[in-house]
Amino acid sequence: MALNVYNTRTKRKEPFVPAHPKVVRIYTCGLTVYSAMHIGHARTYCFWDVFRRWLEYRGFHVISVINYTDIDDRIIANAAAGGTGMLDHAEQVIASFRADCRALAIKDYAAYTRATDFVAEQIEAVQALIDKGKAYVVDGEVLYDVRSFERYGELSGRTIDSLQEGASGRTDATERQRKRFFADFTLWKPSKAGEPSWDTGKEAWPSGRPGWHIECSVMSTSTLGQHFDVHGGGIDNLFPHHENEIAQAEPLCGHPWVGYWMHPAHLQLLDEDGKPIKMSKSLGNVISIPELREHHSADQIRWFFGVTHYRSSLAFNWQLVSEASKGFDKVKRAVTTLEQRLEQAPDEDLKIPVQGSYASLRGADQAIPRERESFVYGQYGEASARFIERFIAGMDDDMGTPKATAAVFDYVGELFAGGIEASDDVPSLLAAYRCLTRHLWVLGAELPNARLYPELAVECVGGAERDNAGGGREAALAGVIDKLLELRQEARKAKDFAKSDQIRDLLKDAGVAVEDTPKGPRWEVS
RNA sequence: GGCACGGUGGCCAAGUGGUAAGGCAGAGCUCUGCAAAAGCUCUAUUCGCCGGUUCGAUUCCGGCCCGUGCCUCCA
Repeated sequence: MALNVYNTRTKRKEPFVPAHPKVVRIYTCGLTVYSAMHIGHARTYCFWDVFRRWLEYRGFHVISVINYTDIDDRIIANAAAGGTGMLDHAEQVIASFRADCRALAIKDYAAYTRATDFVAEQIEAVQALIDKGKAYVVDGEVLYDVRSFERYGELSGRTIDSLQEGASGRTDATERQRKRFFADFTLWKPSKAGEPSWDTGKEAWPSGRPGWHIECSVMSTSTLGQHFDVHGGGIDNLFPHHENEIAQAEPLCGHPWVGYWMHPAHLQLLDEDGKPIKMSKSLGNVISIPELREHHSADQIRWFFGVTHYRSSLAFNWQLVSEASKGFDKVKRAVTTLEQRLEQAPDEDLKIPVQGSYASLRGADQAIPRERESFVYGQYGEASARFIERFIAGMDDDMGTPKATAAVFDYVGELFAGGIEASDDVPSLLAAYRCLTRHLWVLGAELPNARLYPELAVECVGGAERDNAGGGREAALAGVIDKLLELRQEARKAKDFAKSDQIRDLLKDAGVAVEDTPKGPRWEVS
């Protein structure tokens, strides 16, 4: 078994073989920065993050690039409405995008390219397309001659003849008059008065701004090279954006330009009756990332996304996220339980003896992840081995996160049934803890404790903050809670249940949930 | 009109040519001073409808019905 992914270009699942055996280069179409990202974008970007994490788990080094489209009519319009310039407006949206990504535990990309930083390269590419007879100039505007590209439509599975003019209801009559063919698209166009404009030094098209499609083709090849492994974007980008990108890039870079095209499906907002509704500003139903985070942790949100396969459209309403969150909470309780069982263990016991049992289950070329020997150990070793097998098989099958989450549930059930709540077997507990958190990390749920799993904790987006969070004030509060629980234990011992329940209620009112376990009380902030 | 993708238990959601993962919700039991948590057991003779291929189809093929997306700048 090896990783297989669904390639939109071939409409098949294919073995994933990057151009370089150890390095994967990914370009993702990012945000047009006219307004902040919303849950729909979140679904897409979280998928890319899981994909990247899975590749890293698999031992690849990933170079991922995402772009900001910061030249766009809507940016200009929104900037004007807000009384700022286009670039200032873009700057603000980019800042909120980065904050939102952190809030969702999306790992940093190697590069975030901005269209305005690549204008010179775009001008060069446009000229090259003109020179190759792929583009023509009309009144200072450069248009791509779609009919000159024989493979046009191949990616999205259509033919030029099957396109219906105006079917999207968004065509512009005056633009149509300039085009030789209705599907021709803009590579470069003159700016209107007051809009940002760049000089090209070309006689026929002396100034203006680039079209949308050329931005991505140029940014991707400028950063990742003439050929790279994965090009992705939301399914809405499939046509015309990615089709046009291929039409631009292949005459310049060669065919095939990109190894794998991947397109996550959309998130679909549902109303109270369960009917799909359009998320739009005018309806006032756009859900932002801060709003989402008010109700759910990043881990819960990531889990919710993972339960549905990335190529299926995902229904969203608060009810559905809450149900998924409840499922995740059970998983988290297993992590918390293991953590608490290990809390008292001295540092010298937190080293896992290595044993090669798992390696023997697979061929040497499948020796993944690198830490596997430390996971398959002790009392829960067999359950862990089964879990890892299922998890890998699920993920390898075109990023089957639903299968991976199901494997996690079964594993967690086995750990509880195996008595983790009452166990003092530190090496076994630690191995299970690391096994579980390592795989949850792949799905974007970042739970490792820095003391118990330092190598993984540093991989986490919120790692540094999490480590510091334990100090100072919170530690003091924890001390108070522990003190109250001591009093409660004394009361329980004396069978003064009125008093013990009173303390529990008191803590509950303060947002601290108390549970009694065979090994004493356990609390968590709810 | 064209192209694409879907229709699986109350809800969400995997899946395979050989007899339906997992989660949520629900019921019972165990444990517990109680609660919570956890565990165990139960909950689709059935996978939109109709044909066909097959020893056998939810899974392959054909038709139909329903839904969604796209067909020039929405992740």
